[in-house]
Amino acid sequence: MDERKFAVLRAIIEDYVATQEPIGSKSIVERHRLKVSPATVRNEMAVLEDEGYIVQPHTSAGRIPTDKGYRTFVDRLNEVRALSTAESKAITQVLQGAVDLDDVMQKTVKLLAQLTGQVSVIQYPILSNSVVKHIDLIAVTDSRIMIVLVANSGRLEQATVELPKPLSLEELDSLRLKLKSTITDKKFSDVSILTSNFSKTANPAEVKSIEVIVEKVNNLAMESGDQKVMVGGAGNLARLDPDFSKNLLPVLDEIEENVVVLKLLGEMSSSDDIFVRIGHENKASNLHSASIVATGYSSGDSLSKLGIVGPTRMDYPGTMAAVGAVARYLGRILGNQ
Amino acid sequence: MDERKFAVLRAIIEDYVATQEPIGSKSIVERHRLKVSPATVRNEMAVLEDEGYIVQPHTSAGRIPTDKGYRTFVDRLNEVRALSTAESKAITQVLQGAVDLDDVMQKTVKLLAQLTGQVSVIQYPILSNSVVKHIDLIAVTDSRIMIVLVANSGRLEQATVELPKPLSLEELDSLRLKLKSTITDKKFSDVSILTSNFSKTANPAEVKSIEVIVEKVNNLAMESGDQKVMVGGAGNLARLDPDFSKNLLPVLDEIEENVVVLKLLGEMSSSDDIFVRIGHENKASNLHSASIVATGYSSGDSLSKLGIVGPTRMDYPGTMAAVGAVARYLGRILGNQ
DNA sequence: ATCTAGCACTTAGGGTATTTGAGTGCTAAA
DNA sequence: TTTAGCACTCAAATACCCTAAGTGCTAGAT
Repeated sequence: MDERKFAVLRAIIEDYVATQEPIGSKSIVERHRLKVSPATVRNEMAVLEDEGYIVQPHTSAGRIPTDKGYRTFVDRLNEVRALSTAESKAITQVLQGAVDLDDVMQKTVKLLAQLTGQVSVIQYPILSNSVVKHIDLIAVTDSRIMIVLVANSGRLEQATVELPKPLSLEELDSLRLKLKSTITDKKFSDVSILTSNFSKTANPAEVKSIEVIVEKVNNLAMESGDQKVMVGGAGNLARLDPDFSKNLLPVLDEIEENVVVLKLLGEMSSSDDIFVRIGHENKASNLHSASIVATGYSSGDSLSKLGIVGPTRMDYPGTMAAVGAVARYLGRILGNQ
Repeated sequence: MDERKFAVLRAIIEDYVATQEPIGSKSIVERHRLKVSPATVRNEMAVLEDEGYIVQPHTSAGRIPTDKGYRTFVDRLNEVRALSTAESKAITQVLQGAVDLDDVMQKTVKLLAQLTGQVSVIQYPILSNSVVKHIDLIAVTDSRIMIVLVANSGRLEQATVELPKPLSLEELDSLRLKLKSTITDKKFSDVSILTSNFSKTANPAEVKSIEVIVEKVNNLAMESGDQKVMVGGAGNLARLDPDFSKNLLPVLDEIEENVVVLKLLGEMSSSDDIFVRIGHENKASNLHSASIVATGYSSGDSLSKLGIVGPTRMDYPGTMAAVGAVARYLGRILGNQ
């Protein structure tokens, strides 16, 4: 695409994002100091429309960008805008004050929502690459055991299991010590292999109960790690769009189905680039009028995702900058812990 | 208020909640089989308006209920409607499948939102009346300690503290054992007294560090217990009201400020009645067009709150029934654990 | 060959006038 | 005390016109 045509496309996108109204040829030359006449711009626009970058809502209206238009615009953004110093200051200040992991997550999700004015989503740090720092088995009743796993990242997982047959406290303690010495300082992803032959050496009467516990520990280590997300700034969605209930309501519904969001974040490639999925590029049809901007963040040695969801008509450069910055700072904070 | 006047008020409320439009005298006699003519109803309505139970949006329109109208209506509901068997079945089935506390909370909040079609809010079980089941101190680094507290209700609290001076592992373990024997099976609310003279008997070089840890344990036991809430069904708010952004957006904002919600739930008296606060009865001005229906639920031996927030125009009998039922079932589930 | 000025054409949205109908309050009779 | 009847009110729907923004195309200018 030639230089001038792209300038026109960019102008349309920028103005449309700002005003939320179709953009005409005249206003473009005025507001962007192009050195050509409206008529010339009109010609360019006709071509851009032919090629599917923009559309007219009706014959006598200006143009608005299509998903394809946004896509090429985003692809041409070679460098991400830097945040203002005020913004970066805000980020560090807010995140600095957090005490535990829940708190960090909550503050981050709120921050991201405020910074971008969109709905923000953050995935809890995944465990599989983390290292087991501590394990505990606590008898709640004599046949009900609570399992606690702590990761080096500070994350904590718990679950309770019902035993088929009660275990004596001694037996439980011996199992705890055995588990502890086996998996402490090992990766979560290796837990399952390390504990595979646990039940063989046990007292036959207690094999069943031990198996139940070990299986649950494995589950905790494998699955539940990346199952948790936090959402913030849902109100923003309504603020963005006057006739919100028609356009963006499905988006909110979709977000409340955490599962879908998780799948979505998971699909985004795992490098630390910033990923943008625009409108119909999303598989879930509820999200056809929404865009997602997400990236990975590292916590110690594991990598998780965070990002925002909003209408396709959004300030991509600004949003991408904010998402990137928050991910970076969050990584720094979590790394320190 | 005489019987027939109340019947008119009820008719107006029921119809208005259903249709969302001002209710006229004619439609009342039609839909509610009153044995009087529209003219008579009109007279009653004039009186009801004089007394502030209903208003006219404009001269030639029907009437809509005021906060006062809803209030007397609710006060006269002597018995709470029972849930359909399908509904109660749904409740048990959903809650049955939950594994840990987070899961229970999440499922409950979602359930309540679906059942009532409103935004639901649930407070985590408060700790102060619970009993300490387990305590652990885990060295993340040599000067960073993670504290884990487990309650008999299955709830788990964590925090990390930075020590002014590293503790040896032996010292840490001795502190752990001492703490454990002191507070296990004691109430959370008593922890602070029980640990008050801990630092006195310690090795002077380590007093500071021990004090830091003990203080944090006290904090965990006292404060953070009732600080956590979960919100669900935010999308419902938008579905309820076509011009949502004007009326209910402040409500969403208010809800995202968890603190406010907590205060609100806290204000509601602590018995297990169902409390209703209508429109201007709420202190927060953002909630002047919203109502809150809440009640307490018991988890083991502690009492917390749950409820919903929605527009004043809501189905109070149905909502109150749902809130009450969910609270009851939730108590049962948590009690079993 | 490309750009631009001019112009006829299209159309959503804003304004105004008119109509409609649901609902009221009042009066007088049952 | 209730009800039927009736004149009155006013929001909302409908119809209509007009404006303004924007377009595409053509013919001339660069």
